[in-house]
Amino acid sequence: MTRGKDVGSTARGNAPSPTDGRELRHQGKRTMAKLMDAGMRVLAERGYHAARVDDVVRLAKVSHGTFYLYFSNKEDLFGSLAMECADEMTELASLLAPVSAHDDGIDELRRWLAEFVATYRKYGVVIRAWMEDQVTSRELARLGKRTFNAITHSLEGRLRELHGDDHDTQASAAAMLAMVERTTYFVTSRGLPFDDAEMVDTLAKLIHRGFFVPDAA
Amino acid sequence: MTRGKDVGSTARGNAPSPTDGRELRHQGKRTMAKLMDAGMRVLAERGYHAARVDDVVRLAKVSHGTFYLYFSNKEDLFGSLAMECADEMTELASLLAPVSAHDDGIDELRRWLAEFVATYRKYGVVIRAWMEDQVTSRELARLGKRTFNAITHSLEGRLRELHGDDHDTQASAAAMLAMVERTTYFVTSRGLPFDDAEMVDTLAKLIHRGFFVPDAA
Amino acid sequence: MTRGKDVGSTARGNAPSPTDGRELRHQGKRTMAKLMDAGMRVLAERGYHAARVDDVVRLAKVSHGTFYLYFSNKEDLFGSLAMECADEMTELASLLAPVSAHDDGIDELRRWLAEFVATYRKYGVVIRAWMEDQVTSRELARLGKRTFNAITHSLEGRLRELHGDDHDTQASAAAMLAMVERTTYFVTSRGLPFDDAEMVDTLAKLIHRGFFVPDAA
Amino acid sequence: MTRGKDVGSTARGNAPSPTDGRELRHQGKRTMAKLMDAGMRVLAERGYHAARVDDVVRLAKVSHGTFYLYFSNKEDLFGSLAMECADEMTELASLLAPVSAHDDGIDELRRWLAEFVATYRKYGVVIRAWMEDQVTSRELARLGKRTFNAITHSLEGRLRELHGDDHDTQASAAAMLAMVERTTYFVTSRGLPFDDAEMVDTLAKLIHRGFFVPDAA
DNA sequence: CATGAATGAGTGTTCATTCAT
DNA sequence: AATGAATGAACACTCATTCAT
Repeated sequence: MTRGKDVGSTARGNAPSPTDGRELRHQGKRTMAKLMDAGMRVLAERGYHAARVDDVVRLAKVSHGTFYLYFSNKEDLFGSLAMECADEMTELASLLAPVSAHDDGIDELRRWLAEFVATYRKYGVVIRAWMEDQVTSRELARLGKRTFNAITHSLEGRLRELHGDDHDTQASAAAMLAMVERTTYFVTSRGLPFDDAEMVDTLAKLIHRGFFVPDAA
Repeated sequence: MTRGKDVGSTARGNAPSPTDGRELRHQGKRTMAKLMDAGMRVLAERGYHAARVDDVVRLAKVSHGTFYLYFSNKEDLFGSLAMECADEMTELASLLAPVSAHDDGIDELRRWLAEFVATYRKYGVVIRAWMEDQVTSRELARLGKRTFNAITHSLEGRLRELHGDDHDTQASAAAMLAMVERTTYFVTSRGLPFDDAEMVDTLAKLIHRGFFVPDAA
Repeated sequence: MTRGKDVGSTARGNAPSPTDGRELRHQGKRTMAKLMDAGMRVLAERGYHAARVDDVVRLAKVSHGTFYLYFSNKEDLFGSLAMECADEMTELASLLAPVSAHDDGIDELRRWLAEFVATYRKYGVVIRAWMEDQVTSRELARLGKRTFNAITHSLEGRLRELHGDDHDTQASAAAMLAMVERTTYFVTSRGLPFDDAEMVDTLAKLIHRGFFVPDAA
Repeated sequence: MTRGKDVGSTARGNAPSPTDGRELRHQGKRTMAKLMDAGMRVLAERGYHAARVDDVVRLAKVSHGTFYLYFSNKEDLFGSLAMECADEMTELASLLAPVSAHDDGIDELRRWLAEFVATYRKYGVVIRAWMEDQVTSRELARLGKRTFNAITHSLEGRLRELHGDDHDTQASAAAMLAMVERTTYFVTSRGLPFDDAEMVDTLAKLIHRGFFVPDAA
């Protein structure tokens, strides 16, 4: 994925982005990337609301003024990060193959969850900001909703392949995503004593049994 | 539960609370209660970080000065709320009876989840602040961790009754709580098209099958 | 005239004024007056656009924070000054008695012009800001327009008493006001070598002859 | 008039102009002209204080760097515009022929006023900046004063031809100019419902009767 | 001759907290 | 016990000007 904002001022608040109408040269792109990296790090360290422009520019080693050469405001930066994230997450949604009720279904889940965790390690802060409704901007919230819908739909599809419509697939998918996201969050952010593999394995099994095995009846 | 801070300055930051060591008269208690109610409401409306002391005092119809007569600072107020919450949550933890692998296990889960949702409706903001690591204060975070451990331990106990130690009960309990909390959050906070009963029912079934039914194998 | 904002947030931009819903005590009123005085002085010294909140608070010897306890922003302060000014100016408009074509018409003009100059000495900066379209706020500009219309209408009335509608009374009134305002501005602000009396006298005569004497024809 | 700065750093602040002492080639002159045109337009649209270098360079389609290749700073640009304006205005001053007390005096006034209005349409912003003391630079203010003196002297001369020194010709001339300038400003800048011809006609008559007709006595 | 990039001092505004009455 | 008033550090954002290429 190319880093950078390839869209206009949509989905990032109303102030047009300073870079909207102009081409960036080498150095410009580098600075922009530095700022986005710094933004991600600051977001991770201090959280969405406590993130200060000052922290970002200090980390990126550019001046205050420079920041506003690339982003119209704080929200614009976070919006750009969110759009990167949305792209990867949406692609992730499409990567879940059908999950069989047999044990190889667990393998597929394991594979996908591993991808999810990797993405989460990269964009966790953004995902959290969405999951936790910390985003105030209309556009940004909308983008988050769209992104999550993509994943939920994908999960629903897999559920429906097995159960048809007799289960409440929508609620199940939501609950499944909730569990996956939070657990990932706990394991990646807090010092929970599981490693990624362990967590992925446990989750895969739980999900498989809870959601993808037909009722014993 | 008696409203009010019955403990010293532990678990609420370092500044001693203005009310530590003095008895409150009738009016004092009333004012304190007004402030805590207002605090809860503001927390719910604006979220942890956006909550302003100004909002609280305006809602409670007291002056800024009065606020600091009862709480040493903003965090102290939230700490007090957190302690109320911790009490109820800890009690909640003890309320989960053994969950059988048969269908009446679902009933017990349903009952307990209904309690959980009720508590969440009341203290959701505080619980979220814990779950989402919005709490900066050491003490407050510790309190949250203790509270969640209480619940997790309770869940682990029920799991162990069924599976012994062959499953990863700790990870399972964490995942279960994660799922329950987030789903409740989504349903109570966002406009998800499920009512409480529906959600509780779906969750109860999912949890039962996923966590409390022994492997078919 | 009582100093202070006796109206709601109309005519001063959209942010509601911090004092809108509360009664000010003695000290509060004093501070507000200090701020308005300082505002006037800063406006006079530096002009509308160059006026800094910092200058105002330094002159008023209050902190930055205090400023925003009384005015929602810079514009709000200037808006308050403008409303004071608008009141006095509108009253001034009503004070011009009929101007006869004989020499005693000059006396009436002289009297009124003296009042005008006095008001100008007090509110010149505000009046200038209006005359010179320095005001960006919709509401403030509207207020200015209304105020000037009051004066122009008054002048038109006097003209029409003499000439009926055969002259272009509207344009004449506008030209007359233009002349009076600018001349007053030059004399009060720059070091022109006329004193008030001299200027008033000359203006009265010029206006009388130019506008209030019927065509010799 | 040749566009360009034909003088040294006098009258434009102290920083020497980047183009002082070097000859401009064809392209250089073109860029400079583009900048001055843009400067004029920006000045007209946003006013003296709100005029941003950024607006100018964007309109002129050159880079920020280029701007400082031709002007030592913002003020230097405006200074250059002011000097163009001063030239035209000074010439305008010399164009007022004697004004007779008879009706053909009105014709001469009408002619001259039409010229004035034309000049104002072109350089109004600069003239306003002078009239309204928006100019902070010593030199620029001095230039304005000189320019206005030229016109005032011309007017005084015409007045003295008729009245000798018995009237206060100096104050009269100042008042006359004040009236003319402001009225022109109002008509050209605001949406007053007069066209140029109408205004010129009214002004000519007013001025003639007010200033150039001897006392009826 | 021209440009895109970078700078940093300056400015308006917010808000938790303290103070005098 | 309560209040209105005051504070000042912190923060987002602007813009004239300089610099490296």
